[in-house]
Amino acid sequence: MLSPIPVREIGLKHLRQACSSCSLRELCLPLGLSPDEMHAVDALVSQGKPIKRGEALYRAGEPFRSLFAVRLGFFKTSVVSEDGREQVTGFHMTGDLIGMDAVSTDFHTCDSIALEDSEVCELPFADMEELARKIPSLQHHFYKVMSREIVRDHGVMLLLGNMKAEERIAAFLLNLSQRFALRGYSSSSFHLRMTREEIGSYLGLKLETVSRTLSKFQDQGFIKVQNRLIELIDQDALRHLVSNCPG
Amino acid sequence: MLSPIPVREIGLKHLRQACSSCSLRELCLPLGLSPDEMHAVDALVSQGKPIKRGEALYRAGEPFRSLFAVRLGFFKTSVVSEDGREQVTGFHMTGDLIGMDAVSTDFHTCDSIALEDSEVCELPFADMEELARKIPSLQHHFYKVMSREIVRDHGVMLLLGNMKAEERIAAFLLNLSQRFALRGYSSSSFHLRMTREEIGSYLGLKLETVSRTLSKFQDQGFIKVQNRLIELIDQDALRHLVSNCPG
DNA sequence: CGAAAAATTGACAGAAGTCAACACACGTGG
DNA sequence: CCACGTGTGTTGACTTCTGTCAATTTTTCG
Repeated sequence: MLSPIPVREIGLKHLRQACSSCSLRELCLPLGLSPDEMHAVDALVSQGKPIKRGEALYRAGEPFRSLFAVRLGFFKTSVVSEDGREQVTGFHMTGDLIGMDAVSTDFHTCDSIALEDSEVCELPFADMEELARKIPSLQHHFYKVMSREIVRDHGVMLLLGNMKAEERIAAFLLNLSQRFALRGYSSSSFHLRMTREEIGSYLGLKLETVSRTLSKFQDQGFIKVQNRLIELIDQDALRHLVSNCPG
Repeated sequence: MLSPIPVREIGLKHLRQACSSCSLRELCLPLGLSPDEMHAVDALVSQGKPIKRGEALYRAGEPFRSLFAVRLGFFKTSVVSEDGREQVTGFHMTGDLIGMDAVSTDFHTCDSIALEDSEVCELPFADMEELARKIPSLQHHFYKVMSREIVRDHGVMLLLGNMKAEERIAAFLLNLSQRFALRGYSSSSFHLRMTREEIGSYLGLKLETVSRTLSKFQDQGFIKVQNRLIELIDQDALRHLVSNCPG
């Protein structure tokens, strides 16, 4: 089947080994850093900055200084065209690294908004770059993380370019499910942090279509919807939807 | 107006100063490298490998060793889902750097096909990474190039998620025009290297829709179409189309 | 508790996809 | 060099999906 929107997370397989307060620890653990190197990384990283629900972590046009690792919470990132159309480019949860688009111009190119009360670690990029020169695996890791973001975006392009509404929604739910599972949460029952409109913006659909499709899935017995609480009843049915588009 | 699909090119503003045989020169010139550093970079780079029209530079699943700089010609990159749907993720011309998606997994994640007889320079990534550790500006440059790819992809997501057929085609034509102009070619008259189907795949449209829309633009006097030869008659009209979507 | 935001649902309209027929162009080989 | 065949492009008629508009309900939060 079509892998539903590649996962972009950072330490990924290692997230569950989370040991310290900062998600940077997860970022570095799998790198096999020495204690000294770990300290060097830690020293650069702020220890958790709270962002309230609805607040912006950064906005398009602001000067870029740092990447951010989501330590806790949930974010959306979105670009807005000059004529005012918004496109949600991603949803980000614990362990995700965001802001990499800004490296290209030294200005942020999208808005990053907390969808629930959250906490982030700040990674001053210039410092990280310098440190990366001394720690090859760190340098490589950053290349990988950015590359993973590119791969993920290609997955979204595939979704937007080729799938119809039902397939998009199914892929979206499966992707969320998978990402929650990676973090040790239930993969079959979770809370959507975003509105139907934000889902629609991400998937290239109108909010009514999102709502209708969720209702339809519920009628078919694939899922149970209670406002933002989603329960996946028949994941295989969803998977079948995604992989089976009579192209 | 909505910037029509961000440009991803490399040295870009500097392409016209092209001085040597290899597009890597352009890549490095703007970095202010010393002659020694330039030599170090040049030493890593193969001096031009020809790829015939229709041939693959690499294919999804192949192990990753190198990035490629297009020295001459035209490529498309595309991902294919497991159920066989193809999504063209980009068109690449002289000076573009491709293959960055592969860094994430050490395997290529997309196919790269030459749409005309082409020539590429090969950049062994491990070597470049090592050199980047010694030349900070080179390291930073690679981060920038990858970031630019992310920004470009976000632009495509905006296009796929928010625009209708006419807007997509208009944005596409303007983007091509701009990229040809950057390379010193005519911005008002150019040859499409790709089929209607490939354009459609990139823009999330069917080939019939592409064809129809081009015909319509011609009827309206915006462009002149002669098979793959495109002449932009009224760029402002196209720009107006892109920026003016009654959202 | 009440106002504002979010979600659901229905009826209808419009854009793009599908299917099909045909025209054209290119390049391959006679 | 021309002829032919395949791949590419155009156009029309029709269908389908999603968007639009609107009314109503539900939820959230001050």
